[in-house]
Amino acid sequence: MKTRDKILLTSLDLFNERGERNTTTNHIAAHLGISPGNLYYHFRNKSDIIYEIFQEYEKLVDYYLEIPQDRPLGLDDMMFYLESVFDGLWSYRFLHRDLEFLLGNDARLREDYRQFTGRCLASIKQIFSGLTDGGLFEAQADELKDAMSLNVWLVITNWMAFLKTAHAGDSTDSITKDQLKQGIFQVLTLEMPYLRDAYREEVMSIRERYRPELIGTGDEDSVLSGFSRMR
Amino acid sequence: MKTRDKILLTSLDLFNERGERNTTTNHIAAHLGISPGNLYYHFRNKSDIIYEIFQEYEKLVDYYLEIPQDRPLGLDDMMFYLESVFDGLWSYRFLHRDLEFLLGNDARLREDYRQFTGRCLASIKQIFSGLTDGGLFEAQADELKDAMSLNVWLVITNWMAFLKTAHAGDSTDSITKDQLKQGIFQVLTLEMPYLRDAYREEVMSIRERYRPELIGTGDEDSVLSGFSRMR
DNA sequence: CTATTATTAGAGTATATACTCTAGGGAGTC
DNA sequence: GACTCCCTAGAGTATATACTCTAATAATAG
Repeated sequence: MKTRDKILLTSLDLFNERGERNTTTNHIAAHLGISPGNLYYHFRNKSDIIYEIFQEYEKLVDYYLEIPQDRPLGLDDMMFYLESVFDGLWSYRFLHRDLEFLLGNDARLREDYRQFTGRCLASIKQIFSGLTDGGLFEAQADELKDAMSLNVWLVITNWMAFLKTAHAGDSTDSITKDQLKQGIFQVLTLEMPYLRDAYREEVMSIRERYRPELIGTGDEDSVLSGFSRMR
Repeated sequence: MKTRDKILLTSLDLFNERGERNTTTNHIAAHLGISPGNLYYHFRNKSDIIYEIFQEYEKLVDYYLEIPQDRPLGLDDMMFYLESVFDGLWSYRFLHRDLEFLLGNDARLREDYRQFTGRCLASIKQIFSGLTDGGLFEAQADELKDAMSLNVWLVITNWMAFLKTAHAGDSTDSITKDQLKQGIFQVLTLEMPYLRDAYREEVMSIRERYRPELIGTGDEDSVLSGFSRMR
C-alpha cells in the first residue's frame, strides 16, 4: 500500500481513537514508522489530511443516502438507511466529535460541511416522502417533514457525543459500535407517532432490538438509569 | 468587583465568543489589563477557571429546572422551562461547543457533567409527567417518556452546533440569541404528536413564533432552504 | 509605625507541535 | 557511470501557550 494511503488510514484510526486534537502529525508519523518529513512530503499540512478524510466520508454518506427513483420505500429500506448511516458515523466518528474546531480552522471544510448537511437533510426528507408513499407513514405537511428531518439529523449527529458524556470511564475511546447503533432506537422513537397502524407493531419490535443497555459502570450510577432499563 | 470575579466573567465572554480552544490564559489576562501572574494567583490553572464556570452553569440550570410539587404543570410552565433552558444555553454556550475536549481533559468535569446530564434527563421526564397530569399531553408509557426526554435533550444540546454548521459565515461567533431560541421550534415539533387535541392549536401557534428564519447569507444557498421557509 | 498578608507586575521557562530543510537512497534509463 | 525522479530520514525551527518565579506594591491588623 502506498505511503500516502497509509497516512490517511492511520490518521483516521488515531483521530477516531484519541480525537483529532490529541493526535499530532509527529504522532501519526511515529505510529507509521516514518519520518515527519516523509509525512509532509505527501501532505502539505494536517488540515489537508483531515479534509481528504472528510471527502471520503462525504462520498460514503452520499452513496448510502442514494434514493431509488423507480419505487416507493419500505421498512427494509428505512432500516438499511439507518444502519448504513450509523456505520458511516462510526467509521468517521472523530469528525462529528471535533467538528466545531475543525470547521473553525478550515474554511473549505466549513463550506463543504454546510453543503453536506444540506444534502443530508434533503435526503432524509426524501426518504420520509418515499416511506410515506410506501405506506409506512401517515401523510404529513411538508413543513412538518422539514422539521422532522432536522430533528432526525440532530439526534443522529449528537448521539455519539451524548454517549461519551454518559459514559463514566476515562477519556479513552471506549464507546462500541453497538452502543452507537443504539442511536437507532432514538430515531425510531422520533418516528413512531407518524407510523401507520399497520406497521406500528412491526417497527416497535424492531426498535426493541436497538434499545440501549445501561451505559457506564453498569450499575445504578449510570446516567441512563431509570431511563432505559434493560428488559 | 474582585479580580477573581472579573477573570471568571471575562473568561466566559471570551470562551463564548472565540471558543475555549482559541482563548489563552495570556489572552484573558491581556483583555482584563492584568498580568498572567495575577491571573495565576487567583486560579491554579485554566481548567479550574472552566470548572468554576461550569459549576455556575450547573447551578443555573438546576435552578431553572426546579419542579413545583404542589400543582400540575401547564403550557405556560412548559414555555418558561424552554425559554429558561435556552437562555442558560446561550449564556454558557462555549460549554456545549467544546464539550468533547473539555471533558477529555478534566476528570472532575467529566464526572460532574455526567451527573448533570442525568439530573437534566430526570427533570425533563418529570416535566413531561407534570404536563401530562396537567392535561397537556396524552398519557404515555414510562419507557416512551424516557426515550422522548432523551430526544429532547439531544435536540436542545445539539441545536447550537447545528446552527454554527448551517451558518455560512466565517468562524467568528455570529449566531444570535434569537437564532438559538429557534431551537424551541424543534423541541415543540418533537412534542406535537403527544399533545391532547384541546391544546394542539394553541401550541402550534406558539410554535410558529419560533420558526427558524433562513440562516446564513439569506439567499437560496442556505442549508435550511427548502426546509424552513419563511412564512 | 510596623509587621504581616494579599495582590499584582512582568519577565521568563518548559513544553508541545506543526512544519521545514538538507541530504541522500533506490530504481529506472541512457 | 551518470542523470533523473520519486521518496524518505531526521535533525531542526518557529511559534504558541500554559504556567512559574521573584520582587514590588497595596491593604490590613496590631
